[in-house]
This record gives sequence, structure tokens and C-alpha cells, in this order.
Amino acid sequence: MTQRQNEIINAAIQLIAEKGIQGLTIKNLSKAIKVTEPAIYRHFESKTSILVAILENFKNFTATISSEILSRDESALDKIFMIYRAYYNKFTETPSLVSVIFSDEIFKNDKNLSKKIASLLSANEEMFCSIIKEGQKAKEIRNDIDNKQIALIIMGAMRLLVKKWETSAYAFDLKKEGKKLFNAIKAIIQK
Amino acid sequence: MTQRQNEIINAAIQLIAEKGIQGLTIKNLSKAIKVTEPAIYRHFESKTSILVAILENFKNFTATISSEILSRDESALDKIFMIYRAYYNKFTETPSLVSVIFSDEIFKNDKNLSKKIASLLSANEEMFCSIIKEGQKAKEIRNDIDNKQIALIIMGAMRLLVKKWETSAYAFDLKKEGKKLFNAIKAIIQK
DNA sequence: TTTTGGTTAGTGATTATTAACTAACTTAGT
DNA sequence: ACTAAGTTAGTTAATAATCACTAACCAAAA
Repeated sequence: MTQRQNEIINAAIQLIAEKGIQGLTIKNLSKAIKVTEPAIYRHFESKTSILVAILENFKNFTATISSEILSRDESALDKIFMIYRAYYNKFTETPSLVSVIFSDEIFKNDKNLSKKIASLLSANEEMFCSIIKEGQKAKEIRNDIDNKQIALIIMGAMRLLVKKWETSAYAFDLKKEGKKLFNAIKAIIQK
Repeated sequence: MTQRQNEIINAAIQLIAEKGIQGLTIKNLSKAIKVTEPAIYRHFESKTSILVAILENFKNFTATISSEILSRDESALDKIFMIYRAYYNKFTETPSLVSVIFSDEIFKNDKNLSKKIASLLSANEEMFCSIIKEGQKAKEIRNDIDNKQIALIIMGAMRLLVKKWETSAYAFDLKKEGKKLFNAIKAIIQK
């Protein structure tokens, strides 16, 4: 990834966040980084490959944090909190990323892309499920509810909080509200 | 709403579900209902007004069920379940609606539209919050967690379940899984 | 001297939308 | 009952604008 490629990717994310996928045109993109339209093609072979790069970028992020957190010797609830925090930090750093990652709409046009985002979501789900299962075995998390249901609740709440943060135009402190939410979830699921 | 207008709206929802907002073109739409492109304009003055009609349609649905359910003399948990069920029924009836309603991406291009969908979400949130508050007063729902956090958890889980149902190409029984989820949430939030 | 990263000018395809026209049906006046 | 006028819902043909993308050229850096 060259500097210019990163610049293009960031501008693309920004554009999607502002105007939706229909706002991501080569014209808008080139205007944003102050070059002419054909200059974009010196750095990406097509518009789709820009979207692929964005997705690949985020995939790297999730792979890194999940492998790092899973390997640690912490309690299940602590692991969940660490994942929460990692996401909130990332989104606080790059708010416009939310619009891209939490919207499969964007990738619906291209089958290749929609598969990619679906696998991202399911990988995340599996991670949460396995952490919860462990927590249940260790009698840290309540056992009367299926781990899949708990994972659904945890992921769903986080996603909605982030989505609300986005629609509020990032008006509140995501990290702070995220911590509040985690405490509520902790109270609810721990044994 | 004439019959033709309804036909157009349904075709539009279908198209969005299949190919995303970028698949919703007047050409595709006219092909779907087997008329020429200009014929569409005999029934809607613009493409945007079709989206407005879809949103208005769903707004009517939510307004109807919420006024109906809120007026009943039921426990808070029962009310929540009835809301859940009403949504699941609606989505089971018109699966493609999910892609439209749960995707603000689609309406991001137009400020008027994005405001509409945001107000839909916040109206829903307020409804859940007030029901939960009542349930807390009646000592039916646990009091140690803020009603806003509980609303976030309830709505978030439902949204994610529906979203998963969509990405699975409606592969499982939404009503059945919805009931399972409700039972889990019930166990978690009741006093 | 070759490579890198830009430019100008243009491609064909597609976009939403409009103009002009028409057949079929409805309504009102005689 | 019959005709005239108007409405409805479609058509063909065309509009300007925009889309992603390309060819050919150029200057500066390696």
C-alpha cells in the first residue's frame, strides 16, 4: 500500500460515509484528493478494487485484534470487553469507517464483495460464540441461555450503539457509552 | 395508492433487496412491471418519491402496531413480545422489506429521506424505552440497569437477528428463532 | 533512459427525465 | 342513445448529464 493508495482509500471511506455508495464516484474521489479522474487508475485498476482494498484493510484489523485477544489468558468477560474497546477505538479514530463496515448494502452489487463482508461477520460471530462457550464452562457466564443467543445479544447491542453514534453524527463519546453498555451486558450475562 | 403504484413499490423493494440501491433504476423497475420507462412517471413524479412512498408505507405500519399494542392492558414483557412478533410477521410476509428498512445507506443520498429513516428509528427507541420504564415501575423488569441500555440490547438483538436472516437468504424460520431470542431476553431482563 | 504519476481529450454505456403522440375508457351534453 | 370532450395510461424518441474507463501525451525523478 503506497501513500497515495491509502489517501484514495480514506477519501473513498469518507465519501461513502457522507453520501452513501452512490456518492462514491471516480469524479468525486479525484476531486477529493485533488487530481484528475484518470490519475486514480494509476493506483487502482478499477473502482471495485478500491472497495476490495477497504474490506481487506478492515479484515486485517479484525484478524489482528482477534488473534491477539484470543491468545491472552484473560477471563471471557474481559476478552469481550477488550474486543469492544478495540472496535470503539478504531471507529473513534476513523468514524466514517462505520458507514462502510456496517453496511452490506454497499457491497450488494458485487457478489465477490458481498461474500467477503458476510464472511467477516460470521468470523466475528464465531469468535464471540467460542469466547462465551469458554466463559460458560468456567462458570463465569450464565449457563441457562444458549451461547448463540448471548452472542446475538452482545453483537447486536454493540452494532446498534455504533449505528446510533453514526446517525447522531458522532455526537456522543462512543468509548464512554460503549463502556456503559458493556457494564449493562456484564451484569446481565455473568453468573 | 393505486394498484399500479403498489405494484411499483413492491417491485422497487424487490430490486433493492436483490441488487442494492444501485440496482434500483427506472429501467430495471419498468422491466420488472413490464412497461416502458416513461410509464413509471405516470404514477410517480420522480424516483425519490418512490422511495418516499416505501418509507411512508412502513411508517404507517409501525404507527399502527405501536398505537395498538401500547393501548392494550398487558405486561411490559408481553408488549415487547407482541412488537417483536408483529415485526417478524411483517418481514416474513415481505422479506425483501428488510433490506430497505434496515439500511439507512439507501437513503443517504437524500437529506429528506435520511431524516425520515432516522426519525423512524428514534420513534421506535422511545416506544421501547417507555415500555421498559413501565415494566421497571411494575417490578416486572430488573431495575439495576438503565432502561436505555435495556432498549439498546432488545432492539439491537432483534435487528441483528433479522439482518442475519436476510444474509442467510431467509434460510431459517424467523418467527421461530425470534421466539427463541425473546425467551433469552426475557430470562435476562425480568426481575 | 526508463519509470512513475500526472495531464487532456474522448470513449460508449447508462442515468433520470421529458416531449409528443395515441388508444381506450369515462363523463357530460344533447 | 349518441356524440363530443376529457382523462388515463401507455408508447416511441430524444434529452442532457453522468458513469467508469482508456488512449495518447508529458514532465520530472530515479
